[in-house]
Amino acid sequence: MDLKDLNPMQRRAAEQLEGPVLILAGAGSGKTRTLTYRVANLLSHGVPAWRILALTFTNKAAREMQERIERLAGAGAGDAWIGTFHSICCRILRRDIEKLGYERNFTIYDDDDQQRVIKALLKELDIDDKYLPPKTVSAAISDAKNRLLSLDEWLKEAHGDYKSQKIHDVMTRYEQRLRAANALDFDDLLMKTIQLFLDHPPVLDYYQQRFQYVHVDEYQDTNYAQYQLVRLLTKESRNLCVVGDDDQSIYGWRGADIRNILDFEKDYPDAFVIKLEQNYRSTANILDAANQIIAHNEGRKEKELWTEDGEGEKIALYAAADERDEAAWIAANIGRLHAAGMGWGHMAILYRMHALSRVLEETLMRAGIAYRVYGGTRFYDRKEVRDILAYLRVIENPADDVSLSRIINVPKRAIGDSTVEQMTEFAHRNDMSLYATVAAPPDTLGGRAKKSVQSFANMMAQFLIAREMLPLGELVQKVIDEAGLIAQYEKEGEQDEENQARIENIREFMSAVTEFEQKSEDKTLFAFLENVALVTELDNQEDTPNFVTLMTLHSAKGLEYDAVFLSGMEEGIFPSARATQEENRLEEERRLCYVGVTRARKYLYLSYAQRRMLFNQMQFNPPSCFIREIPKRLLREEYGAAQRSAPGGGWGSYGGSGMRPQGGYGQVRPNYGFGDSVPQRRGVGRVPGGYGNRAGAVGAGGSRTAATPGNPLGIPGVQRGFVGSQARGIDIQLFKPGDKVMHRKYGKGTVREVTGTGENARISILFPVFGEKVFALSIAPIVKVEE
DNA sequence: GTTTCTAATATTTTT
DNA sequence: TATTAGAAAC
Repeated sequence: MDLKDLNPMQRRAAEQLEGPVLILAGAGSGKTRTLTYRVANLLSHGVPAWRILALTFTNKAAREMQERIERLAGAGAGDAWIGTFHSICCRILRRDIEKLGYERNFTIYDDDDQQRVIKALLKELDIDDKYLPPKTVSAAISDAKNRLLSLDEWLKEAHGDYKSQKIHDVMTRYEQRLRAANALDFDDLLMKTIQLFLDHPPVLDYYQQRFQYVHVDEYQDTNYAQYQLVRLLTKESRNLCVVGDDDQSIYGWRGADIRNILDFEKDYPDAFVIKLEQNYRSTANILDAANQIIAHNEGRKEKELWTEDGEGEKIALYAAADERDEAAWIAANIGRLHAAGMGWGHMAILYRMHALSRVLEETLMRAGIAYRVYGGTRFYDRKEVRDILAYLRVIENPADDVSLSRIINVPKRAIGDSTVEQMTEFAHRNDMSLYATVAAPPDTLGGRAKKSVQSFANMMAQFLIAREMLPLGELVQKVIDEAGLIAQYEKEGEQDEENQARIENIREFMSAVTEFEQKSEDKTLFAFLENVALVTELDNQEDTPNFVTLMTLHSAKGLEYDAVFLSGMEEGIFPSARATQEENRLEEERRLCYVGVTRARKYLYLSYAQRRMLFNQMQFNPPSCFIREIPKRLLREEYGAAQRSAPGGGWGSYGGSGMRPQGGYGQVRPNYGFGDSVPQRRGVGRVPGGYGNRAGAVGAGGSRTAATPGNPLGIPGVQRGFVGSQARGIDIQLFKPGDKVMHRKYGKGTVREVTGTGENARISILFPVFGEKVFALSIAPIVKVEE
């Protein structure tokens, strides 16, 4: 194996094939590269690919590793098991889960399903969900499973007070329900695998023998269960190579235990430890800042990133008057970078929480900047998509009560809540599944209800038969047609934008099925459902999209951009209000900041708002403590027009007609050259129906065809794209005569003139076909388009 | 049984 | 601000 492309440290790590190895890989130090070469090196030393296991946290990381290994070592590497903890466990369980008393076609319950079960149980047990929120229960369930505690052990640890006792009651029933439904939650995938190993030594023995070389990526994020799983697998071979960075441990609140990586050398005294500190991503200034910030944490493995590259630009810092000013500053800089030749796809805006994205979106949209928001509601989380999925899950596993009760009256077929409740109760009393009850409804049901239930049961029975006969795609099509999943939305109204979007989403789902059928080796319904459960949108993110990316700091881990904007750098937001209480939490926030800073290759922009409207409350937060932790010499402070003596040239032209910050006291904000400005107004002219996901992944009507930013084609993964914002009739739009715009109904047109201010602002637009039309600027469904 | 309205409530979320 | 769950009205 030729390792000359690696630096000395990387090479050393890739050469150490035997025994426990800890690679402490700082951000941007070529971690994946090193791991990839190591695996390729194993292969070149004659280790068969099927003896190699690599565990990651994201599908993206897994796929990337797989591809890179195959590129280095050829297609033979395909026999290695490279996947997420969850998917590998799923694979192991699918083979042997019958030994634990489950059937092989088990269903995977996601967080939403889990919540549903818990809510139902709280109701049954007559527990007030204000006294005991479902989230508390699911957190407890997760906690117990992550720590491999039995429910009784968990209760003991929780001091056994009254509330814990109640939680314990719910947990116990929850476990019974899932078992009866032949379902596993995410944490079960890990826990049951370990249980399988412990209860059935021959199974463990098989995998121990098989996987002679085990790798774990992002080791700092492992929880106790994952730690044990790895320990069990490598007990005999002791060939365990873990890669991670304690400074990037940001999932402690989810059970990740940073001690796993900190104590690796205690667990394996003979471990070979190597640090990768040379950074290939960022400029020296950015690294300097990152190093200084993270140095404030205690109890970490000393590391200092360095680079051979130059200092680069200073880090820009902007004290915005409010969140709109902040967004405008960001948009202006994005515009300037783009004008200087940087592609949209090389820039990202990061924030601590999704709630901060709204203002950014509005501003970007008005500025004509193509953007995309990652995270939040995913494609497969949309109601209409989940409905189809629920059908499919019942077809695969009729014992799945949660899914069945979801669809029993979707589309509406006159099986009301009381009927469902009656049958559910009957099912529980007789220890049978809801499906069985539906198939043979009890006589206590009224005649009308019974009839509806029977015809539903007949339809489902048909589907179960079809499952055996039809290929996946045809089966799904049959379900959509015969259950009337599209028809229900067509009936409700053709021109209703929301219904249109839902229909489009269902079609989109169909094409996802088709794509799966074409690409996947295993074309079974089970495999498809597993894929849906374990693969997220973030995994499908394009490498170089033509959009500015907006996402939370958490989702940014592992990614890099030429220019990164860290917004909302305020105490109480970042670090979050809760984190400032405890020192431990603050350290994790600091690591999150470190992660954010080290995403940037060339340019880093920090901003905070002195006044911020959040959750309908005005906040006045001091700048984030993390800003103070960056040496002044690395910063270049920028000021808004109000603070500035002379306007800067170039991209921004200042003045305008005086946009006023919200709340409207005297300060004049710069108009960053998005055309003529109009006094700002809020909360007026909203298109009924709300905002955001309602528009779904796909824009409706004319906006779809517009060559506009956002998500015109409805690609999954876009939570709140362009269309949603547009449909809302935003507060203020900046247009000037000559601008090309797109109207939702009339299509493309040219702005004639803009008159009036505030609510009276009118815009006159000339349309090629419809002629000149005048709209109230505040509510007109128009957006600016580029020629 | 279904639709519509009101009121509470809101970190982060690899699977 | 916007969503969403649950109650009240249809």
